[in-house]
Order: sequence, then structure tokens, then C-alpha cells
Amino acid sequence: MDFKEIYKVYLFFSFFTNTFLNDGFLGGVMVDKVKVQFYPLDLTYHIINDKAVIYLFGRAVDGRQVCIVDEDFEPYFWVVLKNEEDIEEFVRKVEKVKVEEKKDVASVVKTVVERKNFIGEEVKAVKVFCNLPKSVPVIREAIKDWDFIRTINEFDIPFTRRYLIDKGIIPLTLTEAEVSAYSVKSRVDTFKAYKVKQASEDSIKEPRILAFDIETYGSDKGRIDSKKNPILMVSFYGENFRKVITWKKFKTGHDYIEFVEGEDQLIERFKEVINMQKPDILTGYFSDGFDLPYLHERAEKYKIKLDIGHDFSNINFKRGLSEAVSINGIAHIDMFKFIRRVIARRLETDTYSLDAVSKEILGEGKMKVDMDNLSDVWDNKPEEIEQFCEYNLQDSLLAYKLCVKLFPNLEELVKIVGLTPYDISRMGFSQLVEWFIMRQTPEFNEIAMNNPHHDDVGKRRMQTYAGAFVYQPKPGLYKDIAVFDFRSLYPSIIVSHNIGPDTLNCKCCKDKAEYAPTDKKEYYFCKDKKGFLPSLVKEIIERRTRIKDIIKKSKTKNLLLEARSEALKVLANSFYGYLGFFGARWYSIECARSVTAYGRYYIHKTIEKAEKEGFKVLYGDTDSVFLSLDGKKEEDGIRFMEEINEELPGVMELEYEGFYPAGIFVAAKMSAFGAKKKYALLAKDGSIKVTGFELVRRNWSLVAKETQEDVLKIILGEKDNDKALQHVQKVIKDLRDKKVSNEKVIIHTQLTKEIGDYENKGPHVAVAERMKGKGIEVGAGMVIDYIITSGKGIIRDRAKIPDEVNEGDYDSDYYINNQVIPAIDKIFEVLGFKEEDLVGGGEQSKLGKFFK
DNA sequence: GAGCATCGGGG
DNA sequence: GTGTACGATGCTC
Repeated sequence: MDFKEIYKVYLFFSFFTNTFLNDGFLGGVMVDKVKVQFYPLDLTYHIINDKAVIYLFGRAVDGRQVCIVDEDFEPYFWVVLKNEEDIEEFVRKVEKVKVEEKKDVASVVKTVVERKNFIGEEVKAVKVFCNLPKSVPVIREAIKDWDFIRTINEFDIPFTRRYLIDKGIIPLTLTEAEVSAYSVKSRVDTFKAYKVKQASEDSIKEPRILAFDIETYGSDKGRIDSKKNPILMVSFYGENFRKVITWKKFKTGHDYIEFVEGEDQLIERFKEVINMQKPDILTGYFSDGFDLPYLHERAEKYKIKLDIGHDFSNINFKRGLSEAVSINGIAHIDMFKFIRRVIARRLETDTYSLDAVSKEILGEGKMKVDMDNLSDVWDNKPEEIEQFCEYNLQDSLLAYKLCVKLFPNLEELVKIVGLTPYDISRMGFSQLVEWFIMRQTPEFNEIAMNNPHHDDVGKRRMQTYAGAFVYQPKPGLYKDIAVFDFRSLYPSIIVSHNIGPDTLNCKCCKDKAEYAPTDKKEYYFCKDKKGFLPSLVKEIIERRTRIKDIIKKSKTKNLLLEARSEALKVLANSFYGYLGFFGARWYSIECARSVTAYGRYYIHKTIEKAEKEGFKVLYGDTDSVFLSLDGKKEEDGIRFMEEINEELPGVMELEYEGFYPAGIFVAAKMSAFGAKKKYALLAKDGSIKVTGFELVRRNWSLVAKETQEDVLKIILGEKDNDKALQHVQKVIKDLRDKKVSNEKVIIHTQLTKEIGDYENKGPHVAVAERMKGKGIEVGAGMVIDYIITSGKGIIRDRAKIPDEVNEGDYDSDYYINNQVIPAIDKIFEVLGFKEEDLVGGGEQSKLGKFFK
């Protein structure tokens, strides 16, 4: 054991003197409870003396990192009985429940009876407290089949989240605790708390952000293997701090490069740097999925503990389809996850590589270095390593800048939803909505609804419903397009029509029911009592309106307010999808159906009116209408919009999105939730706005990818359809004539498991088998490159290793039909071109149908 | 057409 | 840890 274990006992007087609000002095006598104010960042709990104790970590107002230990919180769940007369008997019985498993005992500690709201009904509910958090599901399981129970709820709320909600503590927001001395093994100053509560709306000023990134050996082999390949360097970037640590020495003028003896020393230094820098936020790009798992694997090899938690705990791995890594006390934010889940909609880029994302958000990309050379340089040319250190540092710098720039957005979501930055940064919209609702349950005295059982999820998935209305555009190019949008269409419908599970088909309004315009007219919503969810949506909309007013009035740009407005908008817009999401607690397909029915109703009304007034309707989708001015002026369009708005109820509003001199519309594929948007517009400033074209994935060949890009550029930028057509014809002809180099027809596909484990063999598996036969080592994680060669038989038998394929010996038809044409067919379809036009007249053969 | 597999990000 | 992904698309059978 060569690391220092620090046991700290604090002397209060010295610590508090100039730090805290202090009402502890009474008549010159010091009482030993004092107040500490801090911004919570993260929390965990430990079992101490058979009791769950909360550890709340944060940055105190004086800049120190602190840990507040709160013993005053117990796990519980809710029970609602069929008959309220049975409560006494139930309470007597449940308080005796004990479940013994091995050494552990799960027991009921006490019960409390309270009046609560449950799906629009007032009920007497029993709050059942358990000895430990993990006892909650055990006790629930033991009693769930008891006869007098109608429902058991809130038995699966993680203990730390329950704590934040019930205590009304919002991370990153000024919190005050009454504390006294506490002695515990900790990296930060720790206190025992008596009272913990939110002190004000104040937010943490400037959290200490530290970004890191690693580079590993073996990047040229197309395989990431943390068991074999060492970490070569690790970089850090923070405010006034930059460092690259590596273990091969070379001459360098960079003072930020530090040399250590080997990979094990690198890992030790990694830990030391974090402990010394004391970040509030540790960030990386894909650090959940790459850097931290890789570090963990390498650390295990040397039996090094990655015990960087404030409580000396190891970093925690949540394994599963998506990995996540948490560090007790430090908010670990994987910028990739946050950007892809929350920011993505606002971005133009289709790929979320660090380079693409940074270029768009920061206007600065990665350093251009040929990473294929890293291993070779490392082994043979140490004098050239420096450039890779620069590259490594740049990656940390980008992650740092992304985190700083997007922190306001994360912070606002944290403050609205009320969970830790770690949790919030990993949530998708449905989760954000759900936990926002959960956070509001105490104020509305609501019992939360339950997550669906596995069987229910299956049933819910089967249920479909009519989606949005789509006015299908006629394929082609159009001039002078005015675009209108309903502002927050679905949220405004939910509020205006009081749509929620607890107002659905209520008994009180049966006689005066106003049915939602679904086909069967079977759903109506309460006219008298505001529903729980519509009340929440209304509050969100009103809050946002207030904030937008402030933004409009203020002359300076306020990033925080803009982020808050954006967060509220995103949240409101997600409620509808949440109601129809199979995994939702407050799932209600009836509500979701009603929302879309009203949506269709209003867009139909708008289209009818537009046509009546002589506009040509080009396209409409969900909440937007594209009109061709058809000789009319832009002002006429705006007047039309104002007329519509006079007729709309309540908060609903049609807005003017913009004017476009030209646009191309693409027939869209239908799905359960309506048609996908697919169009490209030319804006007044000459820029091209593309919506809905498929992502180019790595298992597309270069020839397909390049052709798609070129065609869009030519049609939209140069407005020369024939030139675009000629371009595709040339690519197809080149493929036929084998003039396209093999390099451009290579397809890359990753092996996700060992080749023996495949039941269905894709082409890459067949190739991998053949590689193995040749003595090349293959395994899970490796990316297989292959070319589909000409010949007969199924695709996988014709997939070959690129080295084995003679130049031009690829299957032209495959690349034309399965790669190039799918990449551009929809574009040409809307221009009215036919397959023959693309492939060249007369040469019809085995080509698949162009129009599908 | 059902069902299985893979994509993403990272080096 | 009182929990965990997701939505789209291509290939095989």
C-alpha cells in the first residue's frame, strides 16, 4: 500500500471562521452546529451500521470541496389498498414482514398513512419504510400478492434520486446544511448534516472542469484491444492547466509533456493529476465507452486501483448495452453522450465524431495527424512522437471547450429536472420528461405511476395509432416557398385540451364530453379539474414565455437564459412522445392518440384555408406548412398567418419560419409515427438546408458516400439537374468499366463477437473466417474490410479480403444497386428521373427496380 | 417478411 | 444498485 490513506477530523473553529453564515454564536458560547453553503455536484450512499447514509458532494461557497453526510433519510414505497377499511389490518401485518436471505435481512421499519392523489383519485395510501434501500424491492416482492392490495408504487426509485426529490435539493443550486464534525475516510472535508435544504436559486459560478483523453497502441491494426495494447499517452486540459503524460522519451520543447517510466506509472500519474486538480467535472469524448473502460482494463493488469472517488471508492461501471462510468463525488460527463442525446437535434452534422462536432460547435477541429502511423512511430521513430502528443492534447482541449460551452445547457436541464449532472447528461428525452414529472410529484401530492412490466412493454409495443398528417409533396423543384410552423403544436394541444391520464374519460364530465377528433371519437378530457401532466406542461410553457420576454428585452446576449429557454422547449416538446413511449410510467396511448388527432385537425384547417385563399400547398408535415407563393407576395403569406392565429384557441400559434427561393421535395417513407421529413431548401443567403437524408455509415463504400455528397451539391448549389444526372451516370459507368479503384469499394464492418458465436453469418463474418484460415488473428471488436467480388452465389461467398482482390474485380452490379443507387435514388426520384436515365439507356439487366 | 445483426463514438 | 438504450437499416433464410 503506497498511497496515502487520509483520515480527517476537522477542527471546526478554524474552518468556519470566514466561510459560513453563522448563527451558532449565542451569548459568546459556541454551539457545535454551524451552517455550510455549497453547490451539490454528485451524491452516493453507503451502508453504515446497517443504515443507508447519504453522501452529498459539492463545492462550498468559499471554493473548498465538501461532503455532507446525511443520516436522516429512509427508503420507502407506497401501497394503495382495495378497501380503505383494511388499512389497520394491513399495517399490522406489513410491519411484521421480514425476509431473510443469507446474511441479509430485509424488514419493514414503520408505516405512515397519508392522503394522496393517484390517477385523478384521492386515496388513503400507506407509506411503507424499509431498513435498507435494497430491501424495498424484496419487501415489495414478498407482499405483492396480498389480497387487500390494489397497487404498490414507487418501489424502484434509486435511493439517491429519491433523496434529492424528497429533500427538495437541486444539484448545482445553492444548498445549505446545518452540520457538525464528522470523521471519515475522505479526500474532501466532510461533515455530518442535521438539516439540508435549498438556500436560493443561485447556481454554481464556475465549476472546475478537467478534460482528458488517451491514445493507445495498435490504432493501425483496425482493432481496439485493451487486453493487448498499452495506453501510450494521456492528456489533460483545464483552466490554466495542460499536460500530456507519456512513457517513451524524446526531445521536446513542450513544457506540458511529462515523461514517466512505463504504462503503470502513467496510470498512477493519471490518478495523481485528478486528485491534485480536484475537478468538479471530469469530462472526455466517448470516455464512457472508451477512455475509462480502457484505463480500467489496463489498471487491472498492473493491479492498480482506480480509486479516485472522493470517498476513495473505485470508479463504477454500469455495464450493459451502453456503458457509463461514474466517480463518487466528481461529475463525470461524457460529452459525446450529452451531445448525441440532447444537443444533436440542433446540429447540422450527421456524424458525432469529435472532429465534426467540434467544427460545428466550436469552429475548431482535431489536429490532422495520420494515426495509422502511431504504432510504427512509437516502435521505431520516437523522435516523431511529439506530434501525437500535440494531437492528444488537442483532443482534451476540444472536450474541455465543448464542456464549457455546453455546460449552461446541461446546468439548465439539471436545474429543471433536479438530478445530478452525471444522470442528466446521460438521459434521453423520455427519461428527462419522466424524471421531471417525478420531481413534481410531491408538490402535487401525486403517487407516481409504475414502470411497465416486461409483458406490458410487449403489449404496448403492439399498439399503434394514427400519427401526424402529412401532405405529400409532388416530387420536384419549386420556387418561392414560404414555410409556417405551429409553435409547440403538441404541448399547446396538451394544455388547451387538458390531456392526461388522470383527466381521460373522467366520470364527472360524461354528460358534457367533447370528444377528441380521433376516428372513433372515444376519448374526452375533464373540463373541471386540471390534469397533473397538462398542469406541468402549462407551467413549462409559461416559464419559457417569461424567459423569452426577458431575452427579448435585454440588449446583451444571455447564454444561460437562452439555454434555459431551449431546455424548457425541449422538455415541453417531449411530453407527447413520452405519452406514447412504451417504457413510460405515465404512458397513455389514449392521450397520445388524442394529441395527434387534434394536431391533424388543426393542420387540416390551415391547409384548407390556404387553398381557399389561393396559395399552392406544396408540403405539410405534422406542424408545418410549405406554401408556394404562386405570384403572391411574402406579405400575403404573413397576413394569412395572422388570420389563422385569430381563430386558434389559447396558447396555440402559427409562426412564420422563413422564405426560400428554391427547394426540392422528396417522397418520404411512412412509419408508425408519420412520415419522415425529407427535403432540401435553398435559403436566401445561398446556403442549403438538408433534412432527412440518410446517414452515411462506415459500412457504406466510399464511392456511395462521395456520389451522394456530389449529387446534393450539384442539384442544390449549381441547380443543374442534368449535370447531377451525368455525374451519377459517370460513376455507374466507371463502376461497370472498373475504373473505380478498389479502395473506393471497400466496405468496413465490425465483428461484435467471436466468429464462432454467429448464427447468421454476414459477409464480414465469412471474410473473417477466411482470414482465420490464413492464419490472421481475428476476434471480437475487429473491423473487417472486404470487397464484394463478381461471380455467382450469395453475397457472403463473394465477399473477399481487399488484398486478395485484383484491381477492378468487384461486383459492379452490387455496388451500383446496393451502394450507389440507394444513396441517391430518392434525390433523383423527386426530380422525375427514371432508373434508365441513371444507368444509361438500354443497358437493363440484373439491376433491381429503381422505384421501389 | 421475419428475425438477426450491426451501426454509432473511441484508437 | 429501489434503474438502463434506441431507432434505423441491411443481410440471411
